[in-house]
Amino acid sequence: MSKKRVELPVLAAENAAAPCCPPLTAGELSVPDSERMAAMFKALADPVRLRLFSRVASHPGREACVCDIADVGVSQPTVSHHLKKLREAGLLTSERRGTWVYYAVAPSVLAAMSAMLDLPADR
Amino acid sequence: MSKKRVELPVLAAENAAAPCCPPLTAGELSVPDSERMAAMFKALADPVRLRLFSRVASHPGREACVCDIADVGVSQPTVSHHLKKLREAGLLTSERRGTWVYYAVAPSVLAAMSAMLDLPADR
DNA sequence: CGTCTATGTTGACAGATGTCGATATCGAGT
DNA sequence: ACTCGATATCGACATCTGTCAACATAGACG
Repeated sequence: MSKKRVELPVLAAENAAAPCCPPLTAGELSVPDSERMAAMFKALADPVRLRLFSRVASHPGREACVCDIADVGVSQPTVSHHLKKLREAGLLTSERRGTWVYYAVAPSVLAAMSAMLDLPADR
Repeated sequence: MSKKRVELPVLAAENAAAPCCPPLTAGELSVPDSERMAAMFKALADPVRLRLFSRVASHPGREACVCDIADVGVSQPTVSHHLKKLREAGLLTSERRGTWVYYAVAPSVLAAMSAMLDLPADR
């Protein structure tokens, strides 16, 4: 029996990949599912992006001004580029407030990731 | 803007990337942690590898013969290449038994990934 | 030994990705 | 309107990555 998963009201990033994540160990992934999940993993598959994401995720309210997290050892255009990737992947959202831009962890991301792991019974 | 970096009791680090994963939302990742985690995500950041991994993970005993999972739509060398990547990333182990080679999910991987998510209280 | 089957390795190539400098945009004050 | 600080976009570049065909290796079995 195939997957009859109820699609959560996952964020709809512009064109990207957040709606996903059947348990990794539950059965063979379909091609579309594997592509969506791979897109999410790809967004996290860079040390700089991972540090940017963790900085946002560990800020109060799970949101942070770019100015507070941009010091990661690469140039400002590169930071902007990585944040854009995270946003396009549906992991972060961005909002402008006056002079500054705030990035926040997209609400359903953590739930989606934990659903993906859904550890089976034998352990 | 100094950052207190409380190094959590990280799992014993080998050479590969599997032993890792402080909670993503608990605080800023250190550079080494971010590199280890990025290596793990990178291994999963490909649809073909994700399908190979899920096929192994969903087999009985979380192990499978290459011959049982190789039908993913790419050539045999490409399958071998992807399995090598997953092994080098510490996600799978391989063992030869006579004619066939069996890949299995590395024991600590699922625990490490769930530790990484460790959802905080405020949801 | 020779051959068959299963899997890994090599070499080559197109395309994707991370990075930067230069430049553009967008608000806030002056 | 002008300037300034904060982010985003653009263009260019070197490197990394996924893919395949061809070849190599390793057991099994005669």
